[in-house]
Amino acid sequence: MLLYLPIVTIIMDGLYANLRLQVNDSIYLKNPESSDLGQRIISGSIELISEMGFESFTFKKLAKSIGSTEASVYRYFESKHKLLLYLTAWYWAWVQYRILFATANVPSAEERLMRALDVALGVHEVDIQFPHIDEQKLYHLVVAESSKAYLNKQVDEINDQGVYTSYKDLVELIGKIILEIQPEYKYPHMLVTTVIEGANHQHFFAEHLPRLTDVVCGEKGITKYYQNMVLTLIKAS
Amino acid sequence: MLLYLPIVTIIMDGLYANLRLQVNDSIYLKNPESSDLGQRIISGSIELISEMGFESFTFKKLAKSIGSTEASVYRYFESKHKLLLYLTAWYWAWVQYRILFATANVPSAEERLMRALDVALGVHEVDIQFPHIDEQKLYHLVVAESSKAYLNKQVDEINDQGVYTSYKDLVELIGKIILEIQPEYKYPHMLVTTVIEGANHQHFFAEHLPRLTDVVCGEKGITKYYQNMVLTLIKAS
DNA sequence: CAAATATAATAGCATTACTATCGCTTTTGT
DNA sequence: ACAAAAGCGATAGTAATGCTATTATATTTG
Repeated sequence: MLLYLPIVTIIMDGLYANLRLQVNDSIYLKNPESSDLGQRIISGSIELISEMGFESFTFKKLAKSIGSTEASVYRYFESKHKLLLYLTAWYWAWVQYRILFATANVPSAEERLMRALDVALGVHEVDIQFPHIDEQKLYHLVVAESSKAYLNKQVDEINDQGVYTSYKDLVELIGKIILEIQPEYKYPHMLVTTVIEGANHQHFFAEHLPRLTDVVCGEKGITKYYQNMVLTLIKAS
Repeated sequence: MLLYLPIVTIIMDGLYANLRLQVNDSIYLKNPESSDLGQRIISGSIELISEMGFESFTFKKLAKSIGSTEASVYRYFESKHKLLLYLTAWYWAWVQYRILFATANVPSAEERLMRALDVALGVHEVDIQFPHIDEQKLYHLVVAESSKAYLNKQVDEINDQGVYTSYKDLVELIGKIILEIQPEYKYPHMLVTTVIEGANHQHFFAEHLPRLTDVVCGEKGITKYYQNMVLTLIKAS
């Protein structure tokens, strides 16, 4: 962290603090960032869930893999569903932070939109700021499991606690850039969620159900497809 | 059934048989259409899952609600996940059948595309042909639970057994109409899955997470949005 | 250095997701 | 018409899951 130039450090520290706050504290019983065990719970769960899937994942297996006990994990998260909520909320807060950083001081709204989508639509490098988090595996987890964070019967309760705020804020952020380019566009939220969820699905389909997608070139092919989609739609309106 | 004109009856009988065949027989141990208990399993599970969510749903609760036993239900489906696969496969086969019917003898490809999307993007009336199935509740179930049918670690195995064929065929069918209108369009499958999954999500968001969507007018508002999206994109290419 | 806090270790419990067995009834092939 | 087969309900049982409780031992903090 000390290697960065002052201005960068200041911006990053500010956002880093914000990023922590973004992960709503009603998700956890004890903040996993606050201890070594907590950080092992996060890194271990990313590893295990992305490897074996959320259904097969249990706190007992997690505890074993990080050399702790089931009861200790329960002191941080009251259920494995809450832990999934934490991981996805963290991911969207992280994406939002990177978008703010990638679009700062860029005057063209269209350029900012393309950069925001580039970050929001997947395929990430590692972020040295968070050594306990493997961003590649976390993205893989988000693709396969994140919809289970809201596709359940407790969604309204959880929503009332503000747990989905980091995702909503991200959608809002990108939606606002769209409105800068085309203030007449009526459906910015629908468009943003359609392309974010769409990109997730296409990544999954490309790996498992190729007949549901099309061959696109390069690892950013899906991103390019949806960037083009957004531009075409807002300009046609 | 006897009330229909001969030509209609012939077409429907043919498609009805096809529709049964579409639900891949490796999904079930015993065909639920073949007995009264089987049909009660289907109608009871649609009722229960859409009411309490897939996670809370158990074969024990289902058995109780239809006046049977857990062991008897297991004679039809080897797991609750297989039952979910059956319900979603049935749904997509039903959508495909209705698209074939709605687009038959319509010369304009654009008109056929709009009709196909109108059927594929949700909001359905009852279909008197299937008295044991409440199509409204089934659609509600598909919106909230269908992605769990493929978002799991067994997806490749299940896919090898051909279980997702009815969804793939539906995507293929609509994709082909797109190519009739615009043979140059490179990504018909991506576009079709994007709008189908997108419409599902928007229906869910409208009910539970309104900040992730936009106010659209009328019960077909979401459908109209995506119909317009598809037309705009294929014409812009 | 005492008090508070964090963690590990163990036990326990209700529920879930199945499997197995048995006997009664209905269907089916001949 | 009748035996064989299949379908179903009833009951029991099992390993795993999701979670709670208790106690003892470290570790941190005031």
